[in-house]
Amino acid sequence: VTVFAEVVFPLPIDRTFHYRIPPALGSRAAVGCRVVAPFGRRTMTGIIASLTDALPPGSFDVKDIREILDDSPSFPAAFLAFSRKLASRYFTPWGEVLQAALPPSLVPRERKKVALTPEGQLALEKGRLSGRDRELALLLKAGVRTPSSIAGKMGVGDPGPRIRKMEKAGLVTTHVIGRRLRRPAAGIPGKREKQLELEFDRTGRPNLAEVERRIGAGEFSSFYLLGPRAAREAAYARLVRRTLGAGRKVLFLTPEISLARDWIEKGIGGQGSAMAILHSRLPGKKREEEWRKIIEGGAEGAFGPRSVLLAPLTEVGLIVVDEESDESYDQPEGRLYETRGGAELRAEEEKAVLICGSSCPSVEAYHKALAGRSLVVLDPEPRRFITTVVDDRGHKGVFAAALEAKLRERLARGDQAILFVNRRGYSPGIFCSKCGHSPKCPHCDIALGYHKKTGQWVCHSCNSRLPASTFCPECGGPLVQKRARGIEAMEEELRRLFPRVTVARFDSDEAGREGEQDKVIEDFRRGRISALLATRLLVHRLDVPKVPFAAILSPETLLAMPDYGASQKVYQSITRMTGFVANDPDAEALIQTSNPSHFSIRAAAAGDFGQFYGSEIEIRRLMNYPPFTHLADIQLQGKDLRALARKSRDLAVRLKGLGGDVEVLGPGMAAVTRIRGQYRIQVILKSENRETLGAVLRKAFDKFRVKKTVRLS
DNA sequence: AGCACGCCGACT
DNA sequence: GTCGGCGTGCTC
Repeated sequence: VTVFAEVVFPLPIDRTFHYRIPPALGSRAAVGCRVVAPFGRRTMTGIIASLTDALPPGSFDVKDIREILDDSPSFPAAFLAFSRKLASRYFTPWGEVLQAALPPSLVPRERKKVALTPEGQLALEKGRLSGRDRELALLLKAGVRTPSSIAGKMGVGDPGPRIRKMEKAGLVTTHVIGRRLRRPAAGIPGKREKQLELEFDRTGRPNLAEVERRIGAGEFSSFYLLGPRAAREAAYARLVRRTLGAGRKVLFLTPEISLARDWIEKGIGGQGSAMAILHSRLPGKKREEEWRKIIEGGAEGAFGPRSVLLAPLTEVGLIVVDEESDESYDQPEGRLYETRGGAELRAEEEKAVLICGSSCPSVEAYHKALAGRSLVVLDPEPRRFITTVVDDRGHKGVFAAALEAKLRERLARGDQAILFVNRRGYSPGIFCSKCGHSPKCPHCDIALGYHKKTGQWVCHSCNSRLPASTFCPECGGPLVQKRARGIEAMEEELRRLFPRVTVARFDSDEAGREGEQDKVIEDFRRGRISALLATRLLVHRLDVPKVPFAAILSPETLLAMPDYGASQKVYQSITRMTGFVANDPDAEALIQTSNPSHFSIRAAAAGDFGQFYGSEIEIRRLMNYPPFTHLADIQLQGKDLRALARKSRDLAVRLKGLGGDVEVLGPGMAAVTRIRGQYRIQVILKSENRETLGAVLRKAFDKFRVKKTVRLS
């Protein structure tokens, strides 16, 4: 008899807890259901991880589950197993992964509210309160508040003790507001009985046929589809139909939501198929609706950005990661997992086929595909436009002479042009001519950029803004602009050089909201704009017309980053940007750079991935970088630098003590010391063996409580 | 993550 | 002498 449930909570605790299931609830208890249970002095929503008839060893007071919120599980069994492994691989608590997988409305959290009692009010009026107590009473007189908002207003870390003290004295009351969202079973998930007409293209390449054969085989396999978007479209359509035909479902990941919509509109799922779109920025109601469609079996596939990896789909037969090399799949600090690795893990767990696709693969993935003989080359499109590289060293102006000449010629002809710039604002910063000080962001360790149009200093890390001043905030001396090379400066120069030409900007400052962005693109498409200045914000737009001329300015700036993958980023970004040029011999892409001989720029100019890969993989081999070795990049974060430094030293000592053939580098300050008020310290591990790395990390992180992000490569 | 317990400096 | 700051440990 199962009388106990193992429950996992959405908390940064890496363990589960056991509860008794009261007989009245017994019939509804199932693995994957949400439950409400007492936890410490709180009441929390958790998930049933397993049902047992015995308790784990050790003595503790078993408590009863209060309520079961689901009539059918919110998580399929296979998904639970997958999410547990995902959490373990990325050293992240399982409960947090599960929480990320649910629409927030389904994880009710009790919210404490603190209010002033009549007695408290009286005490305040009679002047019987002083100091902090009085401060809190005054705050509450204005209205009911949550403890965290009190903490913020009063500038105290934890107002808890004071609240409890005053509650005991009868001056304030607290009450808990909790929503209980029941989710009744939605009838029987209904077997799909759709007759699919499978139309297979018999002229398809044998390789793709091989991939098709693996679908529905019920075992894991993985392939890389290399080819232009149009060729991938045809391939995906075949593979998706084949999957649905085999009675299984599809997870389809794209770098951006608009690309997911585009694939669905293109009919990737076949006629009349039911595809859900899921992403975390969907408005609550809509997100819940799409999620329900998936859990209740009404969707044959889930499309969307990285978070779709956590869609509660069952019977997954195919997982597609399109634009595999896109950085939206990366794991910046704070993210729970890295998407490609997570997709591979899920495919393994679900015994599904994993397809990565792009026209410009990451070095790691390409290397792996070659080694695993899983590369499928789709019809490449020969490049017909010209590419020129222009050296701008020693040139004082914004545009090199050759670029200016080309622009003049093109614009005179009535051609449209796109100019890609990778710096926001006007100039990258200001400094004081007297004391040399450069104003920094109050929350980040980053110099503020100058934005001329709004007259502001803007932090390009956290986007906070300060009114620009012409005098040094430190010594009052006059401030001097650094070399103006931002997109605003480009715009200014363009308007100066070509006063009759219509110019528009497409960046997060000028075209902030999505509606405005659409309008700019629409104007460009209708020819109302001749020259479009754009940041990388443009690269995922599919609705931009191909142009006869595009310029890519200073793509080499990325090479200055302390990142072994910098060359690859340069190659990829240039390749993406040249993708906006019409593929005909009359069209041209021009790269203006101060590093014209760098292999990534040369290869990108030639449109030759093989050439780039050959050089890059050789460097990786020589330098012993991934994929020839494995790295674990551990980022620790905290508000208090001293405490953080102590903990990072402690971690490094632990890691070194664990031995194995693991090299420990650091701790050291991260490239950007502070972001949004959080200091960042880095420890890097290097090992030939990924399993060793994992084992060492697991041991070192045991009972080590710090906010951290672990990236494995 | 909360919440409680326990230990040291500055105030009534 | 207490109040109140935060380090440490626990939550079935």
